[in-house]
Amino acid sequence: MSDTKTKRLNQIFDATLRLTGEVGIAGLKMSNIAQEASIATGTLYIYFENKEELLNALYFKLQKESVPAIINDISHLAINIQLYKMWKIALERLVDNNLRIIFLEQFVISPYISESNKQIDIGFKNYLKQILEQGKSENLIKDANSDMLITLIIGFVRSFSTQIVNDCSGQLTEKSIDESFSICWDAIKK
Amino acid sequence: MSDTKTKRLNQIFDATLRLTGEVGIAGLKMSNIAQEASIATGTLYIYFENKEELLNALYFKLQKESVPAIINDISHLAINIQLYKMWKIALERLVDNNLRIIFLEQFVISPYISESNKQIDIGFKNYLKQILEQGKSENLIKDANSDMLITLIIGFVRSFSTQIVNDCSGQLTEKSIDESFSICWDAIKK
DNA sequence: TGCAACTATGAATAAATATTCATAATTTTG
DNA sequence: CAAAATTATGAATATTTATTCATAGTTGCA
Repeated sequence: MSDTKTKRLNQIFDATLRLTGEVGIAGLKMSNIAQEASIATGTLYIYFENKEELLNALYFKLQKESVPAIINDISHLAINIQLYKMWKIALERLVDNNLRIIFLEQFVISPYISESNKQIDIGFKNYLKQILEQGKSENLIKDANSDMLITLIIGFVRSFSTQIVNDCSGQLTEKSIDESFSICWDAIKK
Repeated sequence: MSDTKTKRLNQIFDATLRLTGEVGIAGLKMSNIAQEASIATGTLYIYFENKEELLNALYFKLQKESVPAIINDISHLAINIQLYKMWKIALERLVDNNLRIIFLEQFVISPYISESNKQIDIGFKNYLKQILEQGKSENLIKDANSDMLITLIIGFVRSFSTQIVNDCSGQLTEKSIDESFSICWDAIKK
């Protein structure tokens, strides 16, 4: 893919994410996306067949970039270190661009999502589950239902990042990463 | 308000919530809402000026029914009991109708929300904050940032209820309420 | 029962929004 | 540099969806 094309696509994707944060997927109009991306409406149709395809392409891209997809192998590390690393990366990425979550959560139950995109959900969950199961077998993690623990972790990381983003003075510092992880760890440790 | 009218309104609101769960606020069409509620499209306009008003009325109703609005005074109880009671009620209501959350979360950033409805957010947060601050002063709660703790609690209760609902075999039992609360309590207790 | 007031219907119309396309600008190629 | 190829434009058109309204059914009341 040519450099210009990649750049243009990102311009469109960024605009779409920003707008989703303002008006939700319900409020997305092709004309607004174009305006936000500083291009003409017609230009959108050079890059995408239609609105549905644009949104599905963005969804696919965000899934491809999800944390498990990009993290290096950490399976040799201690469980709590593995979790800490994931925690940190997830927080950093979400705070860097919290709009991802808004888009992803809304898109999966929107009328736009394609059948093939319904299938892919790389996400945290499977990856986390493995780690937690291992942790349980090593007697480091509470013997509670894994799905419940995963739920706790994901719920917390999402709402914590949202809070950081919404709080004007909010900054993600080493301290707040550590403090939040420590709370999370207290919740799940044996 | 006459009995018939109340019934009809609930019929419309229920249909809207169900549809929101399927297609999000982005996919809501007046014709579909009518169909889902088993009435004619035109009938919707007897009860509501337009789509925007319908959605805002639903939002207002859900806010009015939020946990802090309905819970009896529990301020005389011990902190962990207060929290447990709120936890239980919140879970029960969300599991009973998890669609509330989907609707509320999407609606607040939709193009439909009115200025006056932007103001009301009875929600958990203020109520929880009071309780937590008291708990800190009594040395029962971690001395972490209150907003962070609130975020943890809300994030967990939301995603836990979503999980219960999505898991076909999922049932909210006394055991799972207690188990989930205990995890949460471990996270925030001193 | 018959009349008035209220409620419901859904096809017709209006409004909003997606998409196209003739034209123009820009970039690439020889 | 000129021609060809590519990319961009935004007003015009097509499509979707909200809203209206003439008509019909229902309910309550004398």
